[in-house]
Amino acid sequence: MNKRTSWADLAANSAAENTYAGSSVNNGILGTTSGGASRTNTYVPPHLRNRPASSDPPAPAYSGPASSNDRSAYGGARWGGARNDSRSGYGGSGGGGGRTGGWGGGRGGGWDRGREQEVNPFGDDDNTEQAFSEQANSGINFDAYEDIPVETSGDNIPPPVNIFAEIDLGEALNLNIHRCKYVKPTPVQRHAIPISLAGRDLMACAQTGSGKTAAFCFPIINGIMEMQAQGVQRPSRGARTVYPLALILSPTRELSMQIHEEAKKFSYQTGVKVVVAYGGAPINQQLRELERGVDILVATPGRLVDLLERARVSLQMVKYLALDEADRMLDMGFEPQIRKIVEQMDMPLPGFRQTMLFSATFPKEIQRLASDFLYNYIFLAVGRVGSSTDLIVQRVEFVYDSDKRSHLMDLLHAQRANGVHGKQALTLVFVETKKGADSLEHWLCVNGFPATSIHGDRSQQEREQALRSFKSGNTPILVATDVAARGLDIPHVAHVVNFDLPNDIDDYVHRIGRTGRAGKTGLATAFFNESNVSLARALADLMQESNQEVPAWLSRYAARSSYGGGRNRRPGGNRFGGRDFRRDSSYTRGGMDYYGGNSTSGYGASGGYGGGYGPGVTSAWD
DNA sequence: AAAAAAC
Repeated sequence: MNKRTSWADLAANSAAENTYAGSSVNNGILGTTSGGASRTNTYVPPHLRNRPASSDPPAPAYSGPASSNDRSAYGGARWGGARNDSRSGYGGSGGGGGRTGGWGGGRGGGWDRGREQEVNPFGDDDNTEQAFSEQANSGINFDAYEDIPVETSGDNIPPPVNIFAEIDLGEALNLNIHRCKYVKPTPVQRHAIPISLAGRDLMACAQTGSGKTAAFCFPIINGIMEMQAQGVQRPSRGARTVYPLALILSPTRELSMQIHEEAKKFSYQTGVKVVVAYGGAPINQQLRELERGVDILVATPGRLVDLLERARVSLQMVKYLALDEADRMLDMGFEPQIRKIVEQMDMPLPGFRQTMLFSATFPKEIQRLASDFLYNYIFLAVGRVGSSTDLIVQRVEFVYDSDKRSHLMDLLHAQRANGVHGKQALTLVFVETKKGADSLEHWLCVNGFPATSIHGDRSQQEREQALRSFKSGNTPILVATDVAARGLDIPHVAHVVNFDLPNDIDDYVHRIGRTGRAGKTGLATAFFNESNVSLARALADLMQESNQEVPAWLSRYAARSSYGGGRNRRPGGNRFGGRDFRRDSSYTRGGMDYYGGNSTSGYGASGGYGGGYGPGVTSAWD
């Protein structure tokens, strides 16, 4: 099938789909002004939908850092001093001077030379049609994503698109999208990409496995291509310092590697250079890669701080900042490092860069912290509570600690009997501690189960080897700590076992999200005992909302447990993956009204469960 | 209390 045909088909499909788009985004439930003037009740033919309301020319090209980059009527104030915001501290810094300094003519440094050597990340030089046919990227079950609720809030929200062709991402990027077999944007992509292209900051809450990486990569790559077409030039002082235009941070090394791999595919032959930097690996090779030129830097925080302190990287030219798993990046362990990178180095201030935060979960107190990094942002929540849980069958079994191993063995035996394609289905087993991971792995191997493990005490080489071996099916059982809980896209994980349950329901959501990816189904089994009572209620609520069978004994634990102080709460009634904390009645923002003043049906401050909870409610699921 | 993240 050639591109023309498939896009034509998509256009036809999307016309039908538009009913859904209109109702979910624009109905009164949300109580938000979405979509601006074009979102009215009047019928608009499909080919005219989602256009800027005015008669402005469509999607002007990048016009330089000192001028407006608005793709439509929906952009806010942009980089380079266009903002008319009155907060202090924004005097002339961060590009307010416009076309002075480093923004002359000429090309970005160094990459043209290396460009000829660019490795084809599709692993198939001549036949792009066949590339990826066996990969997880193909065959996304989009039907599973239909009818997903979407909540947007914020000021002047760009309308979603229905097909990639509706957005001008450029020929090279479109070709890569085609090569990746992405035929139709996922819900988060439909909404997030127009928001990003309009230059807006974004806080996005979307299901695990729903295509978040592409959602922030496409606009970044597109934006950098336009900057390069305009002849962006980086400072030349400090010969060994490099100046990335985009920074993507993630909480684990393997996730950074994965994002790097994805971003390389998306940016193939676009002239946009992606480099990854993370700890546990020799820094010299990473330094050499950086010296060959970098537009998008993907990194874990520790290694990046190291590079910044060595002055090998400067963030002065960063125009795009993306935090993947943003709630994790801002939790207690990470927040100081992230603040240092974002606020205490030479990164442009909010409003002078574009900031995008993505996660499947977004507790409210984390949203509050995150808002420091954002300028007049749009909040986007896509999908049901509990991520892709309609696609994941969740089971909870009462298992004493002393019985866990034999119980796991029973599960694995049963699965082996069901083995598909002669190979054992991939099973990911989460445990609480690194020692626990080692000993369970050893025990499984001794008992004839091909297992490996991944956790923070293993060398980076061992970690990467373990992941490869698991993915390939060589060792179809992977025992893991929470290092593997978030973001990792491992195709064909049929079963996630919570051998030890986490203490936080959000961690549970991320863990089970390792299966049921890309619209496929999956199974998640949890071993529950007295040491997990604090999770009982949140777990029961989550399961109930995702139409799972809740064992009566679990409901009894749930009824008994009180919600005093923990953050494991998440009342029912909210079909969305999260809520904008700015809509809380407790949160007042000094007179700014982001929401058009109307908040309706079911999303009022009192909520369905309002009375049942004490002060200090913290989860975005509220 | 544990996990992750630099050397």
